[in-house]
Amino acid sequence: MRVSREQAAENRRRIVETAARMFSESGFDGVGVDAIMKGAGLTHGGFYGHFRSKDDLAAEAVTRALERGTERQSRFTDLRDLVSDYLSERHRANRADGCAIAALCGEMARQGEGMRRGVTTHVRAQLDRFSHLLKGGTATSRRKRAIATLAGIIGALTLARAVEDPALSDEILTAARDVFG
Amino acid sequence: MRVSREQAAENRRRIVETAARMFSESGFDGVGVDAIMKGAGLTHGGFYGHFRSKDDLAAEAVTRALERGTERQSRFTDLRDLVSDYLSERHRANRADGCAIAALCGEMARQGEGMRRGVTTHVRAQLDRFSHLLKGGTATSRRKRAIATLAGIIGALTLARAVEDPALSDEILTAARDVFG
DNA sequence: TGTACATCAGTGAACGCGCGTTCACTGATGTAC
DNA sequence: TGTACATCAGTGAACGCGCGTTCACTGATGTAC
Repeated sequence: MRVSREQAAENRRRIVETAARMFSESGFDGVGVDAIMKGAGLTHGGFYGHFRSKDDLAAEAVTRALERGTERQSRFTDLRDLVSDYLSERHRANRADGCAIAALCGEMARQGEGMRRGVTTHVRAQLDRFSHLLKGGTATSRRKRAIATLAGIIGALTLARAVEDPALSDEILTAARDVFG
Repeated sequence: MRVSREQAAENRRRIVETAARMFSESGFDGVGVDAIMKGAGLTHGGFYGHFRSKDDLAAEAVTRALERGTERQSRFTDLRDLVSDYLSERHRANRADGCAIAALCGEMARQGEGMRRGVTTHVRAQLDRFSHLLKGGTATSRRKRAIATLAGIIGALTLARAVEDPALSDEILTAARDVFG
């Protein structure tokens, strides 16, 4: 049963959005086309009317997830607030809506050129933003601290999620907020 | 054709070692039982004489990979040297023999309790070691800096691997060596 | 504006390949005498 | 120490399930008159 052009475009958008959340939550190999389409309220057969392949969607979904991350962080005018938010318990618990780099870091390094280029652009933008928000020192020193801060918060979130003991996980978040915020 | 007990034990060890390298390189879903056994110089049919399942092997392989990481780092008596080695171009290029946390971070958070407990133990040991190697300040401050350093180097290596532009990747390694070393 | 036809978004069954797992078999090792 | 038999590590074919992908079909939308 055919739907209107606007409805079809809206469906496509919802598939990308759903995929971004599900891939972030479970990894690229952890979700099937079937589950994504069901999550978007459709049946799997229609998938290939929108995308050439699952990889094709993955690239688009990661782009979307990174965009959303940029939007979220652009709300902050103080780096301390941004870091506090990034290293919050809410973010640790919420992979689906959280930072795509932290959620998919390992797998992205193994993906195609297209996806890695998207990540590169996003990292550059983040570093520029961080440098801009940092105070004091030369431009070179701010750039260096921006890199250390980005690496630090991504690593801390990753560790806090990987570790099994809640007390240790909390300690990691708190310490990193303190040092990098 | 039966082999001697020592040979069988040696084969088992080689399977675990091979799996540790291949999983680190390509992720858990990126290598099959078939490829691991071939990598160990055997045929896939014999696998289930050594392990109950692929997951079973994965848990053991990660344990082994983490152990190897501990061994490697225990050579250093200076934290600066350890950080330089961790953030070297060699380590960036060599996922297979490198830090299993950085290689498998994302996927480990989704694995079973057993594997996550292994990671927790390893992280604790690393933090103790880092605190021990750090100079100055109170024990509390050293502990906090140890956490920031571990998070920072894991995040920096992850970023350096994810990014596509070699110049940016180098810059990340250099900056992080400078800040965390 | 209303009618008739063409288009095409979405459906659900089916295909085929890869991969984890099983199994009957082989032949060298280990053991009992 | 040598011989006969039992054991069992490893082999390779086969199974079966999941998942990416395809396809014939449906019926509502879009369009031509």
